[in-house]
Amino acid sequence: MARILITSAIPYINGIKHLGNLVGSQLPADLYARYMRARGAEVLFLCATDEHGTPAELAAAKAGKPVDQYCAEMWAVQAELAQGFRLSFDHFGRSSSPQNHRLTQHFAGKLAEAGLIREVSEKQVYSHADKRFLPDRYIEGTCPNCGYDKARGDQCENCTKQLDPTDLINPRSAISGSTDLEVRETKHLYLRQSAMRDELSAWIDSKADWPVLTTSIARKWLNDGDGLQDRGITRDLDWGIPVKKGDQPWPGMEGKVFYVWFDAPIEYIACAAEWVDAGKGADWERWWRTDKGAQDVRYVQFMGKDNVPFHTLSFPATILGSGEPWKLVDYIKSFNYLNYDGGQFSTSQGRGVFMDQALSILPADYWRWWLLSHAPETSDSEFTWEAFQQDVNKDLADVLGNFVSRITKFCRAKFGEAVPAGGAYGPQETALIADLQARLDRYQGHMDAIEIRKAAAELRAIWVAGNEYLQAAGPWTVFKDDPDRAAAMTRFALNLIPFYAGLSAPFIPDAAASMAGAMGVDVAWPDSAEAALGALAPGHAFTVPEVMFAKIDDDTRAEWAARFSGIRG
RNA sequence: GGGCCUGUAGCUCAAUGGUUAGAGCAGAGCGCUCAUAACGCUUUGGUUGGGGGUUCAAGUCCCUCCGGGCCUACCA
Repeated sequence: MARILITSAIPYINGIKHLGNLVGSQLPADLYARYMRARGAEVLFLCATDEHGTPAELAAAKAGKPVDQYCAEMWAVQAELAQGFRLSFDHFGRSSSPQNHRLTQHFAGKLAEAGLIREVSEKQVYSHADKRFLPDRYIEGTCPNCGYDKARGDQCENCTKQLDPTDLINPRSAISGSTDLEVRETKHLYLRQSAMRDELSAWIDSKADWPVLTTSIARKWLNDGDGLQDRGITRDLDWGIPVKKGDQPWPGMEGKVFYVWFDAPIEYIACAAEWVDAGKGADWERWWRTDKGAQDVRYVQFMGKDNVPFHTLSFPATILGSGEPWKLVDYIKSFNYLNYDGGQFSTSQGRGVFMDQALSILPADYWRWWLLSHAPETSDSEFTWEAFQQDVNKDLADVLGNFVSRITKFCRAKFGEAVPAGGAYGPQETALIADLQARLDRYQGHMDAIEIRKAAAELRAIWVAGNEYLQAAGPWTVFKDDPDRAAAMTRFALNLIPFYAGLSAPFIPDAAASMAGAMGVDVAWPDSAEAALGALAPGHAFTVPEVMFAKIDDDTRAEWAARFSGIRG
């Protein structure tokens, strides 16, 4: 049995994620996990919150809470929303877990043993008022180049020139506004990625089947300028994983923590340990250690394009550099951005629709279907309320929902609420079975390849085929002269419902469950179109389901568009 | 500035260098009456951003110009 390890980029703890975040990692990862499970693979699907770093500390301060409490609360919020969207994680962990502390410190120790860590003494801006070192972008001042007075320490947004914080005129803390700043000497650990450039480059070159988006970003970092640069993996912060060399102290690094991008991907591994410690699994190393059973695991990661450098270079450098037999990623599925009504979704500006808001107005299936069928796979894509309304009304209500409705109600009216006996499948049914088998093969091919939009289009075509059949067969007419033949047609069409439920479940799990439930069967992936479409025995009872997808009317759409047009308060 | 991605029908997107560039939606017409005024069939719609080049053959490869986007290493 195939074994698939799936991770979604771990969402940052700072606030509720918007639909762009969702469609860029967690949702497609869930689609794939559900599909692979349905196909009989053994799947471990992991996600977690990414809790460290300056923004988490600031968000906690803003909320007036200790950072650990803030993170715990936000984890609970995100976990509930993940549940609301039916994200089927085997475990939803936390990068602040003790398991991740231990493992991150372990990796650092191994990298030090391998000579891949060097200490760097550097100058950084310290804010007395904020009592913290400030990352470059948390320093504001006047741009020496263009005079813009809100230039950041890393770059001026006005003239786009790259800056060093010390270039700024009248620098101030972006957090407090304080100008009581000081340049201090501080010591940090750097991961010697440059020493691993050739190894990483060869590894990337071996991934000919990866999306262009993924490999081109990696190559850029490998080859640009002087090539792959060493990367600082520690920070002067309070909240984070204390710098240790394995379980030993790291002299000179007291009071410092690991950089969030060092410990966050390690959480993918630690999360598996959390999964076991939570009593959900027995052995996590068989998923992660190629010397302990993971040699036949296929590991697939999902992420937005901004995450690619860390997953193609930094994290692999950590794994390879450790010298230990950890599982490396086999396939990276990366996504572009989903835009919102002519601009970007923005967490910091509160622009767009956020996960909690989305669930407050419509069930998860609406969002899952629309977002996945418009996943930004090849370029940025755009959410508009008009398109959303039009697409979900047509696809879910008219094509799928109405199909289920029309055939179950027809059967109830003519034969009662049980699969009718009588008659036999003829050429029409045989032809459709062959057509559906071909479509099923294509659908599976797209899902195997994680071609999400193509898979969605094929699934939709499979739904349409049911309506085409009913129109061509016309059991309501045939019934008048040949009730047995009409019974066979009806039986055939009823059999399409469990077939659709199985195939649709990765996209719209709740609707799939209600379809299967109405037909009195479990959601199951079909072995073949022929077997599936003869599965319901004559006499098998069913119920006419409630309206599966209510339509979004124009007034409601307009109201939502207005409600979500501004900035979230 | 540099790098990468992208530009195809009104909209959203397809198309291993190989017939006449295809789907869905929207629009138009017809049909059906089982159904959530749903469904089905037919159909309108293209100088593939502009220009040049390579090739027997270019949406696809090369050059150039124009537009959009992302990244550019201390936000994550």
